[in-house]
Amino acid sequence: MSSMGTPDRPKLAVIAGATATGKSAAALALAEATGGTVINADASQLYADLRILTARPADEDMARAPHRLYGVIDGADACSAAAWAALARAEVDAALARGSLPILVGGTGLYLRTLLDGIAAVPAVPADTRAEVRALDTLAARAALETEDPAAAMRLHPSDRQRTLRALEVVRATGQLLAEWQAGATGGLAASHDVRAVVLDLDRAALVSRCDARVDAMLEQGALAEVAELLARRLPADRPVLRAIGVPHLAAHLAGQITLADARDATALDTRRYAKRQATWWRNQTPSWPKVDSAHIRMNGKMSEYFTGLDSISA
RNA sequence: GCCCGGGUAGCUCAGGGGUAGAGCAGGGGAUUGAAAAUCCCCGUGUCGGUGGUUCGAUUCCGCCCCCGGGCA
Repeated sequence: MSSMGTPDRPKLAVIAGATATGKSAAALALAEATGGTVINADASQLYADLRILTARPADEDMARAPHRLYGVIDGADACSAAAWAALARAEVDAALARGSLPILVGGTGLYLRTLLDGIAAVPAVPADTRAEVRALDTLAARAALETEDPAAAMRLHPSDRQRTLRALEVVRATGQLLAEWQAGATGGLAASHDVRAVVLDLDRAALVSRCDARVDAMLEQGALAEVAELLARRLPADRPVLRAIGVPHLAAHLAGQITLADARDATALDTRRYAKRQATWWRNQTPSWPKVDSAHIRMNGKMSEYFTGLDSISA
């Protein structure tokens, strides 16, 4: 992670961390200080339909420095780790070509891992195969996996519907086991770039109150109308945008099933749990990424001091 | 003041003479093309206080305190 061993590789900044830790502001500060380009690494912020509910940076902030991959995917479509990584890679290249520091910011650990370390080159699964597999209930999918890919069934928990379906669609679509595909990962930038990553950290109590405050702010800004508009599109139920935090509970409220207060509380709770899962990811999956105290950064505003040497790009 | 209920985990409560258990909250973990997803694991707390009965009390009895409700 030091610049000393890799003086001539293109530099890449990564700002990770749980939701509501202040990543966007930190990224903007770094971009302004270095002439860098902010690139979104947050799965939900990709979707055009949810500007408010996904806490996408405000237009004024996005105008202060180049921002990429925010709201670029229609809610009718589903992104994926590999698809995002391809988009991000193109943005990284484009920024570097302009002599602008790429600053990846986001809370989706799997996306960042895919971009930096690569991913198995599994071919796209045909839509009909995917639909057929997803139509199965969890028990049936599990039973099918046990005969079609027993090894996968053995390492997956029977209730883990999502991974069960994935393993199943891959054998059916490719005739090869998922584990065989996953034996190799390709396309990672870590080997060719000088990656400087940091995890923004915030103590639990502060994080909780920021999460809660943010949910209230979203409601004030019109999150309910945003969800109503999204629902009016009547998208297929498996679209990722429909499970962004807040959508299910606000939809339940719009359907008259729960009060707004309950929807608000449930959304805040989901946000807190999400932050906890993210913290687990950074703690265990990227142990070498230094943690920096978010409160400290907000106080002195100097993001670049954590990325010494990043203002000079070697393209 | 009197009469009924209650006082048990952060919250809501169950239980019952051999020092206690659920849900929720909370914590830990996994994570390879839906990841803001999907999934796994984790329950010791003066059982309100204090005396007594008992080999043994959170459980039974007395008194006291607190919270509901009712009657004055």
